[in-house]
Amino acid sequence: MYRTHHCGALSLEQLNQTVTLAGWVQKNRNKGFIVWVDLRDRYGITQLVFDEERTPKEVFETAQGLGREFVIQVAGKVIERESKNPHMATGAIEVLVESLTVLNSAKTPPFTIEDQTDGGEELRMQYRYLDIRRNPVKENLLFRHQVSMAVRNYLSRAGFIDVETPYLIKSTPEGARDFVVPSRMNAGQFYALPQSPQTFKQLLMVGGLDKYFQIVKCFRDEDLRADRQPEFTQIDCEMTFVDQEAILQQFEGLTKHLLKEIKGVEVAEFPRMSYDEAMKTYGNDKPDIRFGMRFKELNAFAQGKGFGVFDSQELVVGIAVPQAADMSRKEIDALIDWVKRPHIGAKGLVYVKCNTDGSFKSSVDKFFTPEDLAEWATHCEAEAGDLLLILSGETQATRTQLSALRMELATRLGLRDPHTFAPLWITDFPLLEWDDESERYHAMHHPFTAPKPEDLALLKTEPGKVKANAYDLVLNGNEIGGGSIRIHDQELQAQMFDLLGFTKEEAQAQFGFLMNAFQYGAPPHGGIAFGLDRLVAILGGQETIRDFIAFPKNNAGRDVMIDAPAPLSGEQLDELHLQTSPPPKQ
RNA sequence: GGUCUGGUAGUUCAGUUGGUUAGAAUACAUGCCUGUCACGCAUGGGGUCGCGGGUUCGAGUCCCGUCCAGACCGCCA
Repeated sequence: MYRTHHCGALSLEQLNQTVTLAGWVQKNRNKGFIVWVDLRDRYGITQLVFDEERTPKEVFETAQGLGREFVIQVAGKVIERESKNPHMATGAIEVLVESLTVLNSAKTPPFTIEDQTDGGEELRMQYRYLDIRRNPVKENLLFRHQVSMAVRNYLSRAGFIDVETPYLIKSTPEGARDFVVPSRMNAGQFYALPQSPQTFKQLLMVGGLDKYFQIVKCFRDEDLRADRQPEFTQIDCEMTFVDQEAILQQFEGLTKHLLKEIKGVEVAEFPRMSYDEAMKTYGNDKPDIRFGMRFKELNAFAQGKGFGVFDSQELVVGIAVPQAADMSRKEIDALIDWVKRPHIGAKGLVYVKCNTDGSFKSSVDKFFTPEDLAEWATHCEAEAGDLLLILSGETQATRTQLSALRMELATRLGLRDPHTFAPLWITDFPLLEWDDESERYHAMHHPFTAPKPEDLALLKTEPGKVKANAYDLVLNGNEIGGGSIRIHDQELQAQMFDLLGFTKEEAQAQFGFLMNAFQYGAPPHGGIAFGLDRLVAILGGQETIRDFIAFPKNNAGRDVMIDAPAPLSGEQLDELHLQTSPPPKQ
């Protein structure tokens, strides 16, 4: 038996008991006459004590030589400390060691195994197994486990069944780039890894399973971000004989359950907002509604008064920044520079200080009267002491810019409290999006999303105006889930593929299996998928999902620990029919 | 594909206007230390200043290229 207790288990209750512990050496404090060793495992730290008088000589000498991260096993008696440590769970006791076995020695780790490590990101990833020994990483993984179990329990109780779908599937032209896997047995042919189990879960509905879920890896070969990994985990769900309302109710229930179970937070009914309204009021389809600063359009008040910058523009729009009128000239100039940075792309920024004495001071005093400014302030619902910030330009671009500014200001003003949770449903997404580059419509959600029945007629005449039966769940400015009612009619599905520029033959080749299935009694169905990594990170109050993934990839999609991807041997390439021989000249 | 930031001791970083032998903290090693728990004290070892080229009497510092890392834009149905 390696141990009788964990390193977080002992207290005065076990006084004078003989115990056996095993773990890693966190710290060796050698005072000469006495040696303390902090022994660590997943559950905590227990202080071991060795001294010249009470410890056998050999054991004492071995103890003096213990280095960081040695794996040891000790047996000894639980004794009360002479000087207790109130900051430690086990701070009242220590174990007076009688026997010591070094189970494994360890090289000095390249960074300190402590909550506040001296290790940088890259080093921690390279030695991720050491990083995982640290409390913050270990606790994040435990936290993820709790969330994932809460999801499983909730959905299972609600009648959903967990079904595994294949990872080796077929590449499709829609959506993100696929990761592909060469087939050895089928020369020159490739599997693709799923971007989502979308079509399979629909086929499970055709198969009559009624309610399906899966916590499943998905793969997308696109560039990474702090909140994006090439392989990520979805909570994938689908239901039969449901309308949008039933799905929103079901998964609002799941989200409330998680907030309650995991965070102890009770949230009232989730607000809902149409896509159009979100774009108009927040410039964004995933608004963070933990704070205000809603967009107010000022065209009617600010145009036609001789200020050329505003007059010629499609949109003049502002936000009221709470209690920021005392911002210095220097700070405002810095903000102006910020919005003019290339990746924000604004030409400039107009400000109006709504002073607490009722006066106004703006960068456009030459063009507008105090009455004009007062009118703006009223329209923007600004209070005394607020700062109005106004952008103008082409509608879409200006909204995007102001949205970026709103988020930046909220961050600076500390309005994005990670312990406040503000969920929001976004509904009524457009079905299609025009893509200038390929000169065709793209599905905004995916090609299986059902149009709103009342817009069906528009499909033939003005496809761009058709709204979809699609919805996103937004939490604190992050899209944590998205789904739709699916098309279950073969004709309509064929029409969608036609709109997306597929020929009949291409549609049949790519998605024939689905359209065939629809001819054998496909029930109405719909579903949703949540990004588990992101959900866990947000519930955990953090920004980067990497901290909640045991073995994440870096910025360039590499695993720096195992050093993947890597070249294959010529032999393997041959087997996979991938050997690069120069193509024959034609 | 693009923009920005960074790369100096095992690690995290400082290094001024281009100028003597490149520093600090921490980690590591050795010794001392009668209750430590971020232990303390003393001593010591430790550097391809990412790589290549250029400017210069002289480059960690300036210029060009390149590699690596991170954030972001594009991309991500």
